Amino acid sequence: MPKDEKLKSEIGLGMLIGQVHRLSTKRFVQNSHKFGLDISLDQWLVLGPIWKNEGIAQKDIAEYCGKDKTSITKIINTLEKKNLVVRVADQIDHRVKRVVLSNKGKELFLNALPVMEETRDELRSGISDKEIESLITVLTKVYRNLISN
Amino acid sequence: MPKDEKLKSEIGLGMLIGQVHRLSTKRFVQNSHKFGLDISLDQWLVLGPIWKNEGIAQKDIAEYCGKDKTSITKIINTLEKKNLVVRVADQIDHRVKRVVLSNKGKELFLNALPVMEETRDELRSGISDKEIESLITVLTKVYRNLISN
DNA sequence: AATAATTGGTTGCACATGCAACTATTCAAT
DNA sequence: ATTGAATAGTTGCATGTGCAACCAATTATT
Repeated sequence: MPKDEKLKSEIGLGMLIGQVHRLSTKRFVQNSHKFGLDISLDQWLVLGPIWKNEGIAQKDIAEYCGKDKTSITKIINTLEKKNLVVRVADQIDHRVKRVVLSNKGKELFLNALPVMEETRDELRSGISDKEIESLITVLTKVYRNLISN
Repeated sequence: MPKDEKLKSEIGLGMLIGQVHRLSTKRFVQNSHKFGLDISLDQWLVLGPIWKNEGIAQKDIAEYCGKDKTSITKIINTLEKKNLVVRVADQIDHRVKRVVLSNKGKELFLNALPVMEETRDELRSGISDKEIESLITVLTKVYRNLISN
């Protein structure tokens, strides 16, 4: 394969992943507005583990979301500004901060479920389950290649 | 499929794409450092169309890269700060700015090709061409679902 | 017990992105 | 020709990300 071809195809995959990522986060936000909500995909993603695990430590949220701890710090800052979550210092280990949902946060999380579903359906429209499955399979392999630092 | 299952699998695909995207851009930067270079994936992506089309207008770069024009403005700002490109006002249409590579920019672009190749190889390690092909096929379908605004 | 290493979290800096509002220029329509 | 779109680019604001440096608290070492 000539260098130029290789270059083009590579830009192809890299750019494709970038596009899909950016467009999906964008679409999620648009859909949230359609439902009268105002929440970003990443904010919703961070709410998830807090919903499932009341009082989870930030470090565990980071691991769950596969994000850097600094990202988590900042996202939780904005969630706190929006009064969706509260930070509570752990009484035993004074380093860790436990995060809990406010009532507003719980409400928003539930209201955002349809947003997620709609976005999901739009993404997968006209694509068979088998194809999605193979997509996830291969993408997971790529992912594994990348986490092994 | 119970709501909880659907939720989990959806987070799965969305998060997977996000992870792969972030990890690949990260890996590209790390590899560029290994080669003694200092360039981000997006900066390199923007250099591409300028390389192929000397004096391309910013709007065409945006289209080529699938990025917003504001993003292009800002990336070109940093490329200009690094003395990799120069903006030249079009003599006929005074709205458009044409971007050209400096010698330093050309040099960097060529030197970054091995970085791209290495990153590509790491990404695809242990994955067959057939799988990559199917990945691209399905991802392209998702992409098409998303651009149709 | 005192020192050293580790861990959880925050902060500052640089970069990337979308959106809305804005300037300046060109093009269209009457 | 003048007024009214449309176009190219920039700027400001909010959000998200990585990295390095940092603080404070906790463990390990000796």
